[in-house]
Amino acid sequence: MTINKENLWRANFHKALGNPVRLEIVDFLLGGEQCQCDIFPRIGLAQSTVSAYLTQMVRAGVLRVRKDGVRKLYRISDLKVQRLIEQNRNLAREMVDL
Amino acid sequence: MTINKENLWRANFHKALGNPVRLEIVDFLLGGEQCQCDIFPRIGLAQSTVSAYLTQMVRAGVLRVRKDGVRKLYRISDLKVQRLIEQNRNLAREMVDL
DNA sequence: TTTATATATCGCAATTATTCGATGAATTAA
DNA sequence: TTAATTCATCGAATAATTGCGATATATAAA
Repeated sequence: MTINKENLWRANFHKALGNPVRLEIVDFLLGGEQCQCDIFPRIGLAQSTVSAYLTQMVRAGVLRVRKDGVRKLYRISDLKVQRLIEQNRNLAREMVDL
Repeated sequence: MTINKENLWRANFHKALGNPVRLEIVDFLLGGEQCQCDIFPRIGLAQSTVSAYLTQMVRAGVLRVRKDGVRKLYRISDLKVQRLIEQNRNLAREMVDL
């Protein structure tokens, strides 16, 4: 069983997006950079939970952080990631019959 | 917390790809349609495990099956899915060892 | 019909994910 | 300095995932 470093990265990336709450966060960030303090009330889960999710997505390469005083601003890490997210979203729109 | 049907589909799709063994299977299928009997020895996990993984990926819209006698032939469900898989793989190539 | 092959499903144990509240640390405001 | 804000981390409870072997089912071959 060839479990190389690349496939671990890929799996981890998909795992980070494999949760509806984290997708909600990601969708919010498609609208632009936001601080954790604005993200977690919007999401409606505990601050500790959202904090851990954001950290996970940063480690997975989905998001990027920068500090701004006490706050931490999160955004989609880059354009390729954004495109991948949007393609998946479009796929879902096609597949789900409303 | 707005957990709509679309985001559940998206999460499920990513979840299906969020595992290095399942990515191994998917990579094998990028080379063309294969039956389960050829997939599971290549992967090196139990037949029951691979069977469940394949079913999961079909339900998630990643794969497609068709019957051929006793066998079941699996392939990547469509071109959009294939492109998404390849983009993620290219991303990993860039990100790993940098 | 009996046997062999291909796949599905069940129950189980081990690991990982989800989510919380409590608390800690850092920074800014009063 | 004290108080308030923002974020991280810990421990705990519950749920989900991972992977196996055993077994069931369906089809094909003998």
